Amino acid sequence: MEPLELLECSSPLTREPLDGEQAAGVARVFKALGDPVRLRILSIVASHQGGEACVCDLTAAFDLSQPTISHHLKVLKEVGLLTSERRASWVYYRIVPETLAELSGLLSVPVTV
Amino acid sequence: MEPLELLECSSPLTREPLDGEQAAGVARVFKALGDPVRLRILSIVASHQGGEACVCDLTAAFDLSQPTISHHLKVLKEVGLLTSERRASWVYYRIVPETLAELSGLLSVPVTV
DNA sequence: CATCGATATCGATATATATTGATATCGATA
DNA sequence: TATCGATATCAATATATATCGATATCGATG
Repeated sequence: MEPLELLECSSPLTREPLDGEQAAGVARVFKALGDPVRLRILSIVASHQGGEACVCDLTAAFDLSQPTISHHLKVLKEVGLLTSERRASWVYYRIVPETLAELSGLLSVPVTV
Repeated sequence: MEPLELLECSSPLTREPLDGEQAAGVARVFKALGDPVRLRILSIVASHQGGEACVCDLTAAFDLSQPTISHHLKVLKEVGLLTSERRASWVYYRIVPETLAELSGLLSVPVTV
């Protein structure tokens, strides 16, 4: 299943009903955001210096096992919220601002109809 | 558990790490958005004439049982994404634009740091 | 090439959730 | 008040998911 691309031409949620396919694509991303650990991972990565954080930074920030953090990173990457790059022994994660921006736009409320 | 209020003073996700409590509050709302049926319900309600729709409008729009729609409406209401009002035999649902706006703001990406 | 540290994958489990049929509630009305 | 239509709640079930220990992979380094 592709990362995203489903939001490309999405209009704000309030303009017209989403069809089933659009809704399924968007829901995947929101579902990924619907976990407190993943939200914290995103905010840690985004606010980390250089806009990136390695897995070791993240495992250190939680009282959770390394496989659990790895699982959440995979979920966030699969829906297009994070990208990763390996450098030497470490893997660095970055947010994908376009995905956040698309979701933000989808939720933005028109000045009232 | 209260509807929301947890997002009141949230800064964009990218500014500083969310603490556990903030993340839990926000995650509840995103989790509610993480289902295609609920996203479609929201978009139908929001784009319906007058900005509201009754349950009968919604059950008619899905190939799902009435209890299932009622369940999803309850979830959306519990996290502060919908409000309801009973008029005669019908219950009308409306979106809570403030909640959408708060989420939108949380996901909005600064012009790059 | 053997080893070590960092990260990902696997298998198992406990919990959460989406869905439904049956039933309760609630307002309107005869 | 008996009944009817609209909606909510309940109980049960099937599926999904968060978590972890064990293990595999992968790059660096001796």
